[in-house]
Amino acid sequence: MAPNRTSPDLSYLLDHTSHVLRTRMAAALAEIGLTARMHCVLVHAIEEERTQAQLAEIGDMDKTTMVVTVDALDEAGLAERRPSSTDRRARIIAVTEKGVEVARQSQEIVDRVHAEALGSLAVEDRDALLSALTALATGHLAQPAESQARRARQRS
Amino acid sequence: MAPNRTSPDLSYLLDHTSHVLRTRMAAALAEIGLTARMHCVLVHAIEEERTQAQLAEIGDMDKTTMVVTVDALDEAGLAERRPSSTDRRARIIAVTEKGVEVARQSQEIVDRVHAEALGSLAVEDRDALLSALTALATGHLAQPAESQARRARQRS
DNA sequence: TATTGTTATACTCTATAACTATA
DNA sequence: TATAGTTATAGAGTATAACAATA
Repeated sequence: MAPNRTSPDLSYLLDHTSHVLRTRMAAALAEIGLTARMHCVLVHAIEEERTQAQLAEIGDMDKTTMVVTVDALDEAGLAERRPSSTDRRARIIAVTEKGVEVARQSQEIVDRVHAEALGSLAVEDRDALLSALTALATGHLAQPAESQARRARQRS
Repeated sequence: MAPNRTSPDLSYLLDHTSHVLRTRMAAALAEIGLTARMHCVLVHAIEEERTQAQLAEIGDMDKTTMVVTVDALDEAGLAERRPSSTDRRARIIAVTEKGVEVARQSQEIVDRVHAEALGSLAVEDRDALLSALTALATGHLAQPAESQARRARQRS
């Protein structure tokens, strides 16, 4: 939505900046053949042994979205599915050596894109932005509220 | 994407806060039967005589998306298509009396949702957030860069 | 009975293409 | 030749439903 003038248009500012940053990030990660989701799964799968369900929870993805993300990582030779030793239903996502190297590169890319954006701000604006956004994300805007969409889904 | 710890995760903060705010806004506007797009079109159509194409430009919508938005406003009795007096191809979007009243309400809702979010912040955080976001939105994050998506679309 | 992961499918949103009528 | 608006359609992205294996 375009800015309106009756109040500082927080919606426009957040939508626009997040959209542009996401587009930038997607383009930057695409240069090494990754999507943001693949990067996210790689990073968290490296941290410790995690199942698809756990990684889906962390990345706020549907389990079916997770399947295609892991498929992509597998086809690219960056990760593999291994049976869990404790639950024969579950698959541990094991990152390959190549996957670890690619994750290192992708994390550099992510950090660079963030740094470029934040670097365009005055130092004091930078800290203020991050602290204010963190306050919102952990406070008043932590949860999508009782969304119409979610209710509609539950109804059907 | 979930937060990662190697840098302040600007992507996560912007994506999360904008998504939650958009969901809140959609739910709040839905109570009077509007979408964010309908609100946007109403407000800018009231300001002055504008054609569908001009309103699409302002709201950053495709002209085909504009058609369904105007259809919805028309069916709700909030706006009408009128032939332009200067260009017989173009349609002026004329807001009805009821549309003006609904736009007043929807603007109140928009302002309230924004005020609730900003009101949860310390006063100094509030101003800093808006000024930093404005700086990003008009500066480094003004444009989606040369996006892969756009190029892909042009290719096909 | 519930859960993990998979497949197939449906749905939503939006863009593309093709068209009419004007310019 | 280009543009405004419309229609129909296709595409991306994601969620839902149903299933098999296991808990």
